[in-house]
Amino acid sequence: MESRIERLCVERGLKMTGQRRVIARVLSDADDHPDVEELYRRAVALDARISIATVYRTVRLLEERGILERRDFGGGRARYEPTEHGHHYHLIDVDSGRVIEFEDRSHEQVLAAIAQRLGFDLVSHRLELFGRRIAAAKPVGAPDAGTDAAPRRRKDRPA
Amino acid sequence: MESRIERLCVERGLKMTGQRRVIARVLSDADDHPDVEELYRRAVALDARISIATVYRTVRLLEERGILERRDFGGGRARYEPTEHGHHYHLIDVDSGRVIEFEDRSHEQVLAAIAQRLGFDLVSHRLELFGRRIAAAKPVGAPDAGTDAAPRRRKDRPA
DNA sequence: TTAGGTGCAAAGAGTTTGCTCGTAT
DNA sequence: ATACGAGCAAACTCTTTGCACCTAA
Repeated sequence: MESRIERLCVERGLKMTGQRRVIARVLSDADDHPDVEELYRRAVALDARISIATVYRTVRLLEERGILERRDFGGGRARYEPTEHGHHYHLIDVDSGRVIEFEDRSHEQVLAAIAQRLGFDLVSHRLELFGRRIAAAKPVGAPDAGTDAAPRRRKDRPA
Repeated sequence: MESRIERLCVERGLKMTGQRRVIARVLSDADDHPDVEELYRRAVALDARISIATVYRTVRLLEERGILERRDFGGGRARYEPTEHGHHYHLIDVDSGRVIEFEDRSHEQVLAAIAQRLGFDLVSHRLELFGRRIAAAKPVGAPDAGTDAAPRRRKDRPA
């Protein structure tokens, strides 16, 4: 059946190849923030006839078409998520790399005001929290959000 | 004369080579957020016997020693600034790459509270504004902050 | 039919590293 | 004297691209 992302692609008149359909499905099913390698791994599991170059080309295309958003949480690899399932921010678990999303409407205006004061129109902004899970307390409203793990490699240094 | 950064190096027992002295001077004199290539360019101008590998090794060392802080403003290149001339945030001019610093004490507690609510202790955070200069108004309190220009290259895409 | 997508391998950009030689302490 | 730093080039990681071939519309 047609995935959500595939539908968006069709709406925007993109040619739907087998590879794109698979990548669209993977993206639609993801509830985390996979990087290209991870997307590639999941896509290949569904259909081996996909190269990583195609994944790179596809995420770039979808980003240009406003279907995907690229994130940079440090560590050198770009990560992707579907556009706009609500404006939200990210809290990155520094121990596991897991990403928790949260909302905070109040920030927007405050930041725009700050920019204004400095003589700028706010075009966009980046707000990320890095935190460590509190041992005792069970988090509320943040059900374990998928397998976002970013297996720290040698080169990795905190952003 | 001994630069501020050099003094910090000596205090921490680092062996002071000619190259390190030059790099320390460049860093002490910088009031912007240079990337490694820019540091290299400035260092070579003072003393040609410096290789870019040494600049990389030195900034990494100084970062580990807490003397420098690495910044990632998107665009793939890490940028550096001396640690703690006060807690501050950055506003990046999307047209020129120029970086304006600003303070905002009020954020800290708000963000810590948000993390707490999600079950996390706030370890660190990242807040960056991307803006476009307002044509009419002259900015207040942000005297043209150095030559921070990041000459956008082909590969660059907004963070 | 044909504009555009794909795979592969090579190229790039930024950064790190092995090795040999040099030097601060 | 010697432990540590420097220069150079090669290696690495992530991402893009040239080219010959393939396929959706």
